[in-house]
Amino acid sequence: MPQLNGGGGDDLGANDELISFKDEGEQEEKISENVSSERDLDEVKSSLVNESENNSSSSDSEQTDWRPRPRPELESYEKQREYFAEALRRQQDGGFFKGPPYAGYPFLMIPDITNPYLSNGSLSPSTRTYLQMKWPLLDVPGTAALKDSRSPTPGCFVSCFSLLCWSGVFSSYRPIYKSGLREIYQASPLMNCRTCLMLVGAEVKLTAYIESNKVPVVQHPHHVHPLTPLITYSNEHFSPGTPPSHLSPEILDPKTGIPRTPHPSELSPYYPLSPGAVGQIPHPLGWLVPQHGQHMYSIPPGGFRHPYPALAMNASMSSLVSSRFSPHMVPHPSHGLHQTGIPHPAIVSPAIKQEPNGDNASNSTHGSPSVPVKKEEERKPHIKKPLNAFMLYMKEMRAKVVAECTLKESAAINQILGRRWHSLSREEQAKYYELARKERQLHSQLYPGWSARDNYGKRKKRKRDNKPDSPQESNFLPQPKKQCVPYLPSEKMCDSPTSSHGSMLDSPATPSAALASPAAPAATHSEQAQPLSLTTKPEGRTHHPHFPLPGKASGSSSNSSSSSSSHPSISLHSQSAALLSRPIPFTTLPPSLLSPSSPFHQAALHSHHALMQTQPLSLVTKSAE
DNA sequence: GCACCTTTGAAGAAG
DNA sequence: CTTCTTCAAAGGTGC
Repeated sequence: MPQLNGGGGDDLGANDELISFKDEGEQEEKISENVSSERDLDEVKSSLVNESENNSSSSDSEQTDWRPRPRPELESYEKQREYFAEALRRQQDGGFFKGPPYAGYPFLMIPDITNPYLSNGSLSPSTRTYLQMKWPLLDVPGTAALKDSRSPTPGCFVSCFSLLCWSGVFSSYRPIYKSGLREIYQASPLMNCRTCLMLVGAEVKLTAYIESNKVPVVQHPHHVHPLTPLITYSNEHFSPGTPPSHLSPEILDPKTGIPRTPHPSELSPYYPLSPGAVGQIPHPLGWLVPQHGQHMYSIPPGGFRHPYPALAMNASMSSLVSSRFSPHMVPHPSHGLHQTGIPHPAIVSPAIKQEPNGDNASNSTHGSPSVPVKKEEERKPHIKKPLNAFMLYMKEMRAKVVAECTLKESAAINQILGRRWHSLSREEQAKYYELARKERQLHSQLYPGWSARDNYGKRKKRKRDNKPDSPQESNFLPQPKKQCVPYLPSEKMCDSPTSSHGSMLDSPATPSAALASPAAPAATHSEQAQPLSLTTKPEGRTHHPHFPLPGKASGSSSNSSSSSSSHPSISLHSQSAALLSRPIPFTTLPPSLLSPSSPFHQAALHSHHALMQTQPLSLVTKSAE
């Protein structure tokens, strides 16, 4: 199951980035160790500094420009920017720097210079996005950028330092720049010259400016500090509750390419949050982010996999899976959080659920205390059950089925989905079982004390009023709880759009079809796919091959539990009941049993044939009763 | 507005 | 241990 384990592409840091890291580190070491290089560096520095100083006689005066003046900071910013731009232009050697003079932010203040970087030294995606957006000139290392000439070279440090000089930095800060540059290179060699330059320069400049002016915040003409967009992301000012769109994971507008705020549905498609709670989620995966920098869930060394969105691993979830952690996306204390402090999409506050539009609902905790009962309910958020494999599959495939079919009724769609589910190959099903298993694990980790029983009675009233008529009415005839009648019409309704292109939809998994399925031969697959569940399953038992049994679940013989549950009055053997109740039972049989030589296969085949013949009779409808 | 329908699977209770 | 019940998602339908 490459998608699940694979993680190759989901690494927190791209491999190429790591490679660059190593190379740059070595290069930098070489530079520091090479005396000649050092001498060259000094030469370059001196020449550039001189040039800088000569070139801009305002250097010294500019130094005084740092002092408060009516609007000195703006002018200073402009000058600094011009220096940066000019230096960059020269540095770019043409070609790369084609844009207009840089008009970005004079300062680039990153709260923690190591913060934007992941443990492996690579720049966090969000920071990447952020830098690219806020500082267009920054060549925030992308995968491609690392491979081109813009990547730091042995002379990069020199170039950076030169740039620093060019940028109008005062000589008094050169040591700081130099050391800072080295630090940055060591900490995050992925950054190229300009990135280092900006970071170091901005840091030093800002520090100097603040220190010299004793004015931590400069009022922008529009009452917005020029650094506001940057300060916003400082540790102090960053408000996790209202994450800037560009700090959100790399969800870019496909049209503009500008990072955008992810839609709630993108945040967590499987445990959708109520609208009121969306804003609390700092990251699509944010609720997974542990509080103290420790991953709540075991994140494979190669990367992170989101167990919930992971459902759509094969299709729609790739984007979500590709979303990566960002140091910015730290959990935050919020009233909507689970006791674990981790916002989980599975938590649905009753109030929110009932009043999706009422933002006051979520705020009622500090609102009028007139309803203590509701308050109490709010305190106990409704934790939904983890989705099982089929549910996961349904969520993913529903849209496709709906698109293919003219049907809109969910009941009919679900029938089709159920049929498709059975027609899935073992690998495909195993994938969902694995996801479901992980989801349960995750759920159990998130809510250790939660029990499925907790949700009992949450729903108004279970439809199943257990008809007063006794089972004897149906005599021996199985009385399926779920009527199969709509099943066939639904199929037919959906046949037209799908049969044209041979969709599985209209290819019921007849015994022959199922047996001929390429997935069938994978005799040991289910075992591999469900290691946990199958370890307790005796080989020869007549279970559903794909139905993993919960660790503690007995379930051994009631593999077709759902079937049996659907047929309370059926006293047949569970397997037989399954065969009788399920239109497509064979794909659910273990390969061993599917073997033509298997006695069970014969029996099952026989039963299925009987089912095929008697199915119309067995389709006990409600009306028939 | 709410329950129902419909699917499969998991979990828990009950026998 | 087996059987049964409930819930999870989803959205049209019917009352």
